[in-house]
Amino acid sequence: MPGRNAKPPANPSGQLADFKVGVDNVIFSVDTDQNRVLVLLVLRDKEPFLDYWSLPGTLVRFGESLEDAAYRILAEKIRANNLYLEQLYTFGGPRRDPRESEHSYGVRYLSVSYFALVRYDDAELIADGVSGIAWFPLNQLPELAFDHQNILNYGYRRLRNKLEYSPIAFDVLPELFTLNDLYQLYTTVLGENFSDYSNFRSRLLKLGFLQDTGAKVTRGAGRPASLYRFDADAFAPLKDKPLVFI
Amino acid sequence: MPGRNAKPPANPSGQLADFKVGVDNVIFSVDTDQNRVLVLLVLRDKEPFLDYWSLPGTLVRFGESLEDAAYRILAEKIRANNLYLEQLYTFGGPRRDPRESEHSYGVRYLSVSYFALVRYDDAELIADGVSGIAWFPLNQLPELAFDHQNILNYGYRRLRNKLEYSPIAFDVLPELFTLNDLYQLYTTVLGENFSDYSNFRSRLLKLGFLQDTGAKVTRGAGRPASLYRFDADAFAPLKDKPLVFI
DNA sequence: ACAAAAGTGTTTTTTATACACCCATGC
DNA sequence: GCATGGGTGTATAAAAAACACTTTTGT
Repeated sequence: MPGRNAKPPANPSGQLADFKVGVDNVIFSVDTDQNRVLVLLVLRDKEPFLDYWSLPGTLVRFGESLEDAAYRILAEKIRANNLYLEQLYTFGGPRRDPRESEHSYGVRYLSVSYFALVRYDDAELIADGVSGIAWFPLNQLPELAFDHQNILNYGYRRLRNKLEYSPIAFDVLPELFTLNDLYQLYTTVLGENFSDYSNFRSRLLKLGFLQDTGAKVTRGAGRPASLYRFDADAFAPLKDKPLVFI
Repeated sequence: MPGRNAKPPANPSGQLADFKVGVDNVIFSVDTDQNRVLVLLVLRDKEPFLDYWSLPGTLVRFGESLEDAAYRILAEKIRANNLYLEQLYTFGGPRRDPRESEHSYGVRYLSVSYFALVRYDDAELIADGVSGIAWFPLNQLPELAFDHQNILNYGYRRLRNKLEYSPIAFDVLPELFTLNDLYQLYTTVLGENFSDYSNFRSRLLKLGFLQDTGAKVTRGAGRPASLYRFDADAFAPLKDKPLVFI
């Protein structure tokens, strides 16, 4: 991403750029039943890129923080109680948005992107009847508006990294879950070969922040599984350690 | 950093915020002789925060990318041939800058921060005679303007993380360096107890991207040390692997 | 009884950590 | 010759990876 050599300024005269600041959300969910990662897209109902799918975004309002704006669009598109959200990256180069050229003053559209993960079956899409909104599997994406494919790729990398070394999975799992639920989530995102179930199990349990509730669930055939709970207090001391979940 | 629950929008009326976009650089260097990490600060010569030290920053110009702007301030303050630079985080909440309240229209100052690491003895500060500029050791920081202490803390965390799992050290070491030069750099940033020298050595050498040039240097007493070179080609295949340098 | 899912344990390989010791130079 | 920094090796502990096997359910 970062370049290595300083370039001469593009505009030695020093005229300042005029900015519109928006946030764009890369909202993921994981459908473990069908083994796929989904991203939330909305259909644009105006120019530019009319009728293209895009990341849900909004311009930032007066008095509103960037994170608040990110939560606001999220809440406009989806009802979700269980989610994780963090800032992703800021895309702000010239010529990101075709509207720039229309204005003689050369307005720039800067996008502060946010990364979110929501629980799939808890997330209820808010269809307002007018604009389209849908989950897309990552391997069946349409052509996206603006540079949103870039942003999405960046977000997907973040998703996989985060899963490996931080406990975001527990933000989108139900309060009580089986170790297999957890394993499925990891498998769906990271692929089959990241670790075998038995080793995954013992590694996670040894870390000591998964609390066996004693309760069991049985799902179809097979031995009933124990329900676990994420113990935030037990996790706290491990917070800043380089944890490995994989 | 990220919060967990959606808040109601601060401004339901939907009036858009008006933004000025700047970049602020957290520029680090490592003085291995005196065992300290330094950050580059400039003395403000105008309000607000007149005579406070601050991170070197600038507003983004017409036609200029964010990264170009970051390189531009860097180049204005310092002559450095060997450096690493990447985007850090975007700070854009309301009330970051006291100037906001002066304007009835409520201009917002958004800061896209960049993180840079430069080679200490290659970096020549550009004193223009007017404004102050200096390296400060991290444990002797003055009170900083705006929220720059926040940004700095965030950057310092990034510095330590990057050092652990990516090869940025080689961007600021000389072309030829001894393994002890490398070790000193790591020790200065990460503290004494991160690994003992002998283990650090063998781990790094086993990774296979350090090329022994055969040449030796002798510095005062003691056995002459081999000079190594970072072999970018040999490193390439390891790029996306979860490397451990510590 | 047997397939399916959950859970335990064992073996092997790899990596991390601690530390003892040899090597080559300046003074 | 001895202090100083450079460099190698070994012994032990801990983690990761592979995989065989037992348990408990539904059908």
